[in-house]
Amino acid sequence: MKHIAESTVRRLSLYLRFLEEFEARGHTTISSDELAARGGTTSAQVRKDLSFFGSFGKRGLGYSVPELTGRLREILGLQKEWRVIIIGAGKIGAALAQYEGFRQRGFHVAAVFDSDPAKVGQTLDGVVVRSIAELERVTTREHPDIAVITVPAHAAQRVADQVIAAGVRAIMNFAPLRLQVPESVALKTVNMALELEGLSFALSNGRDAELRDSNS
Amino acid sequence: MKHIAESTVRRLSLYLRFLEEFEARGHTTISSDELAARGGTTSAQVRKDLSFFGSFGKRGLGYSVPELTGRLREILGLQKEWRVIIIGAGKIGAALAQYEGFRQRGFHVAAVFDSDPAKVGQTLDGVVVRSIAELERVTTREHPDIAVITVPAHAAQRVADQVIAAGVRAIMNFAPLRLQVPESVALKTVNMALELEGLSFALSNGRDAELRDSNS
DNA sequence: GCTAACTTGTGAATCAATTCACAAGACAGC
DNA sequence: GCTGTCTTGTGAATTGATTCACAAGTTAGC
Repeated sequence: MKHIAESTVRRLSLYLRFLEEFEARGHTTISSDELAARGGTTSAQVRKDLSFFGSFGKRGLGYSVPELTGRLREILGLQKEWRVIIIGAGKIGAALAQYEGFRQRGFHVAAVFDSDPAKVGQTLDGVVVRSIAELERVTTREHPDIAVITVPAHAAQRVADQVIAAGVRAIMNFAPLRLQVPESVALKTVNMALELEGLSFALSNGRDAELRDSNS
Repeated sequence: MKHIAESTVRRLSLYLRFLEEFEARGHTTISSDELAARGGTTSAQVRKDLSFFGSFGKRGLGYSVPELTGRLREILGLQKEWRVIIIGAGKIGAALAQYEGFRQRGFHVAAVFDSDPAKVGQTLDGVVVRSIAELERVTTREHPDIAVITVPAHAAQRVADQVIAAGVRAIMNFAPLRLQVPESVALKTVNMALELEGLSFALSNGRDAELRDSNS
């Protein structure tokens, strides 16, 4: 397969969300034009994005909503339920552990870890917080797919190394630093301060800054 | 000014963070090469990014760390303290209200609002949660710069309309939908589910997916 | 079956971002 | 002051992403 741009993958996720809306409303087919209008893009963009993975539409008619929904779930790997562990039960970790959006989309929070003895044993939305000392044992035994790292920056690299050693191949990092990971590990870093500074720049530089918001 | 790409602004934020590290370590000058190595990019990229805003270096020598730090703060609009309001004191709103990273970077959380009477009156890190009924009055009186929206999706557009009517010109949106805002309002949407689905795609599609993580 | 109205899928063209490559300036050593 | 070594700033070239534009299917109406 050709290399797929990250922007394309983001849009596929959006298309899937829109398709689910259309499906709920009982629509059975949809055109690239309708999908584009809903997502703030162009019909050519929609068709190009999909064309990387095959041709799913019928000329003159559009796309079958249930079929395209299924195809997108396949492409995005959302058919299986991914096991997620969260390391760091601070404010952000706790918020994520209870975030409904994850569950809805097939991401199951299998375990939460923290180094603070006061937090260990507490329950977050049905999941007990375990000691960080158990991280290696639990990870090796239950082979989670994705690790969400919400520990302070100084501890993040050590945690990343541990989960990678235990076989985790995808990391979502909330610590404000550049984690070093092997090429075979997928990494996404979310940095709130960076987003806010983008807004600060836009406010300071007026319409020259004009930021494109492609995440919704 | 020419239009500045969002990716450029993100990198400027990163450069600033790195410069602060170098400054703390007592370095007085730095080359585009060193900055690039720290940020996982190339020296040409660093110089090009800076060149949009002026020429701040000395040939043969590099950049003065304190000077470039100051220039970047100016460019990013971080000289003044921005007033931030958070609407929605749920898990994510509460986590953000207490996030140290914001304060450190000059973003002051001036008020938090929620519609749940049980939450109103509670204190989050020194800020009292107010009733959503007060949103318009407080916003009009204290003219905050940035509104962070962490309410459920069905309420987000209404909240956005309210804060825009009251003069807010930048919104950071955590609700999973595309807010409609006038061109003059800067908007950034953060969608956790979208990030996780990016990881899901990478896991399912192996190294073809190879995602570039430019946020750290 | 024929026509008209749609809509896809995709090469070609355009637009945008990154990287290359080098002239020009700055300093250190002598 | 001259030479050698660095490093910037920036047009030119390249690479990558988006948009255009149209041939090729598909359906509905008659």
